[in-house]
Amino acid sequence: MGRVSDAREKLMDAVMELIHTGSYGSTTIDHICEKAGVKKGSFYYFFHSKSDLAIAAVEARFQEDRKLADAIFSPAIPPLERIHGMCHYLLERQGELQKKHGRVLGCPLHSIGSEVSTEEPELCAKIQEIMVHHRKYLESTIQEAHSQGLIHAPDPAAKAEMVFAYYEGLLTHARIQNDLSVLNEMEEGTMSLLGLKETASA
Amino acid sequence: MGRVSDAREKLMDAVMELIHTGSYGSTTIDHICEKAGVKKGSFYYFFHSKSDLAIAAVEARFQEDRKLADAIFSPAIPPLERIHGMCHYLLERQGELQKKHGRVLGCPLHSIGSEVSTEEPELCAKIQEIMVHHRKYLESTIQEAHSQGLIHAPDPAAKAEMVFAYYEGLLTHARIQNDLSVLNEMEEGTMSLLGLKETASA
DNA sequence: ATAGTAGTTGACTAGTTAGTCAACTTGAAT
DNA sequence: ATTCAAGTTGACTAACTAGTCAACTACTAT
Repeated sequence: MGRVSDAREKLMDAVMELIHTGSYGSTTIDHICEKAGVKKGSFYYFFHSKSDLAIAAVEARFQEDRKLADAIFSPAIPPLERIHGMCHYLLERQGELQKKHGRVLGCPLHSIGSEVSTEEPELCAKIQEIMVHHRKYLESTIQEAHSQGLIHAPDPAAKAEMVFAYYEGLLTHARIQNDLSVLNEMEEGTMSLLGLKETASA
Repeated sequence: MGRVSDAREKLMDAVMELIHTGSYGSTTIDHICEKAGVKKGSFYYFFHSKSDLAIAAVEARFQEDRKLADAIFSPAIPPLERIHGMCHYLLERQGELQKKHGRVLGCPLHSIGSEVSTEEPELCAKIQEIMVHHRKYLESTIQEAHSQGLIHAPDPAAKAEMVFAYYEGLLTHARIQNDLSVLNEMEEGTMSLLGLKETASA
């Protein structure tokens, strides 16, 4: 019953792109509406505020990405290969974004999180929640690699946090430097952090 | 000759604190002036824009920090101890900031850099310039540690970039999570990345 | 003491921003 | 075909924002 609409989705897409290619602070509701092709009255019909929209958009993006993450971190794949797959995926995706937007953009979660952490507690909480999820993929992979004797990681949660922070840094760094090649060290750095036990691998 | 003033310095202090405790985007010229106790006319007497002020402020902060960095990374100190000293200093400073502002703030360079990278090219260039300087401290330390056979780092510049990205991530992470304990792993993580050759150290 | 330089002030404009609302349109169920 | 829920619209306000400027004040070198 009633009229149908994809304005909600259009607004979520618009806010993600504007924040990612610019910043949260410089993204105004007017800009979002213009980009989405939606009038402001409709914006306020669906959302209370920019932060409310951002929370919904970030959550929606997370739900989409979930399937992909489940595939990359599939238990059917050996643990160290999962990490390789993830590094490969991250590099590929950042390359696509660079092609599309003419510049390296990094991970939106980290950019937004850092920017709004002191000002938008609810949005920041949502981002933290998603990050915990992401970290769990790493943690279970590390745990498995450890119990298979591939790496030395008696505390997988701690190692996961370490590796996650490292990725956060690399992606932020790539964004600031506008340089994809920053990410090339990712897999090597991960292995250093994980304490890879060098076996016959050359 | 003429009237004397410390408005320039007050404005630089104010903008640094506002950006660090909030964000670049949400910091307005009016807020800066209010915090500095300076009228807007005076602001425009000294600076062209917010970005102009931020560039000057970031540069001034860097010049101040330089002496401290020179002390921490003194060639008179053994290389791995320099890294220990730096980790110790970072932790201490973040603790002070937390006490003062009631929350973990992370490193302003990374926060600002990530936020403005697509929007304020000059400010971003200044930040990159300063980061290159910081990375050099790490690089020379790593180079020295390598030639002393303490670590395996045949390419000190690459290792320095890796460790630097790791710090970037840790500090961003600590800010987002508002949790100092995130930084506790810093030294251990550094040593993993550096490929520390485990000697008689327990 | 005074002239000139360096810095200050408050009142101003014009544009942008978030947020509101009553009238309107669309679709589907009856 | 009518009704009504769901969604749209554009015109509106009030607050905030960057940026300007002419008159003013404080200092200091002569």
